[in-house]
Amino acid sequence: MANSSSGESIIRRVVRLVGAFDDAHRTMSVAALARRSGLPVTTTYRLVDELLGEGLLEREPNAEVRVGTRLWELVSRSSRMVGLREAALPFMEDVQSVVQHSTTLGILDSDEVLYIERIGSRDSMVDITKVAGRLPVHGTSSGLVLLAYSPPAYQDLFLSRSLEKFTDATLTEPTELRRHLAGIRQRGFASMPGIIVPESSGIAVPVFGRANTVVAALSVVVPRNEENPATRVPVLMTAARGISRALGWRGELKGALRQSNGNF
Amino acid sequence: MANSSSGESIIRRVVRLVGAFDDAHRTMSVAALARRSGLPVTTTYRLVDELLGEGLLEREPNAEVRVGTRLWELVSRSSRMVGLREAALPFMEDVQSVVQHSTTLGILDSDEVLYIERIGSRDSMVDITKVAGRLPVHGTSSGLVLLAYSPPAYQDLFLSRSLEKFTDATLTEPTELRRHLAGIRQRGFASMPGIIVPESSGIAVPVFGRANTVVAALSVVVPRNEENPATRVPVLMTAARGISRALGWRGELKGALRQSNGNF
DNA sequence: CACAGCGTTACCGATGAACGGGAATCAGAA
DNA sequence: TTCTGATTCCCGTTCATCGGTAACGCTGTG
Repeated sequence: MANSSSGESIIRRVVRLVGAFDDAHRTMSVAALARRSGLPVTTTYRLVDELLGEGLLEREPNAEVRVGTRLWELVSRSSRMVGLREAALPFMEDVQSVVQHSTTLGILDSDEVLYIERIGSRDSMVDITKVAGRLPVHGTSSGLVLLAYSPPAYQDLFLSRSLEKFTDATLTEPTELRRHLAGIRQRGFASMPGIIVPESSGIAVPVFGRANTVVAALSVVVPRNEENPATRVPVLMTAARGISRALGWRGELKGALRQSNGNF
Repeated sequence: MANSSSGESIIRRVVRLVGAFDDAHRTMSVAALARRSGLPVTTTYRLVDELLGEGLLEREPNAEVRVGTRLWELVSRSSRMVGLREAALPFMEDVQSVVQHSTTLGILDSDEVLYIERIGSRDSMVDITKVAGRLPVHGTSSGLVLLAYSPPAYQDLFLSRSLEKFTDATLTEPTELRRHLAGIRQRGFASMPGIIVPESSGIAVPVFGRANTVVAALSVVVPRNEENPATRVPVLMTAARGISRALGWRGELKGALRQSNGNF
């Protein structure tokens, strides 16, 4: 693909370029961009020029570049995330005003939990989630909820892999995990203390979409030493039902509702 | 640019493709995408394949395509918008809980107001703004606030163009507009009834960034027949100050603070 | 002042990926 | 079955892409 000696298509290179920006590197010089993306300098300049022309990148007053407004606009006009975010936000604010720690909304994407919204104290010590950040499925209560309501075939596939043990409390044994997943489906929530960092504890519940499938997980993170985490569950449950209804959910038609990843 | 007979670069074509999606067309068949984007069918299939490979587009169960998760993720990790949005949201919720109609946050982008956040009733009759939607500067109170605090050179340039008259109340005369802009700077807010649609009235105040420049406008839209719109101003003002402070604003150092579009 | 280091712009020849028309295949509707 | 539309496959042409090299401009330093 493409005339490149490295054999990469333009599109992949553009992804490399945009991907070189992150929270800690929101702007940089073109040369720095070339280094971070690993592309030849000349090539980087040529591509950046084009991207600037389209507004996908923008030039700062100090000549550095950053991700452009137009790119944000393109995505925000059509992405699947947007509807979910908009439906969820008011309810998340409600939860946040009661729980006070940190409230997140996550979906399942390529075997990880992708957090699409988070509110709470900016640098909460007990919460390592970020918007657009990813965490492993078996290391988060959100992930376990999403997994619990996934199609059995997907669960089998996932559990067949070897899983990293983050803390003493992390579950990695397939059979043990299966038992937990069953428990989550039965109770309707997951409460997992210290499975990724010892100090924090997550409680998560499922959010349903139009097709009665699970499309996201709503979760709060609290310090592990909190008296009784389960007292948080009712708040989360009602909020999750509110979000589900805003997404077009018609109430549980009874019966186990599996699979996620569908439309909503 | 690219081997195309139409003489367009790949990047531009990708923008055309992604831009073909909007709120009303979140998914479509590849052939439909080719029609909407105006690209040759074969070319569209080839590009879509590549984009699918990168995760920038995704395939629906019914074989249609939509904007992909990965694209959202790339943008949300680095865009300038994100910080602004996160800082503003809590305060916007506060305003919304009091004013009840519809609260928006807009920035100035290529001679238009780009709304980067909006909360309120989903299909409010009196408000035509959408997230990632655009409206003309002189047709919105947000736009006039942003213009009022822009560098004089930019104001001159803007006012030298001929402006569309949307309603009887729309201001299009340069001198008249200048007088209004001065009034906005003096009072610290804009209240413009029916300048884009007759039924609604907007009230907007500036949001300041770290460099003491105006980076956004916070606004509420209310029905025009409301008794006294100016009673909304204090609520907006305090919220805007809160947002500004969250952005690193250090309080007004006195004196007129002009120009926007800087970092924040 | 000369020098070094870095970011940026300009030039250019070879090459092979991109291009897109056309035809075949497939799926669903009439 | 036939028709309509979406999708995939094929293939020869061609020109945009690629990236090395070199020059330019700026800043700080010995």
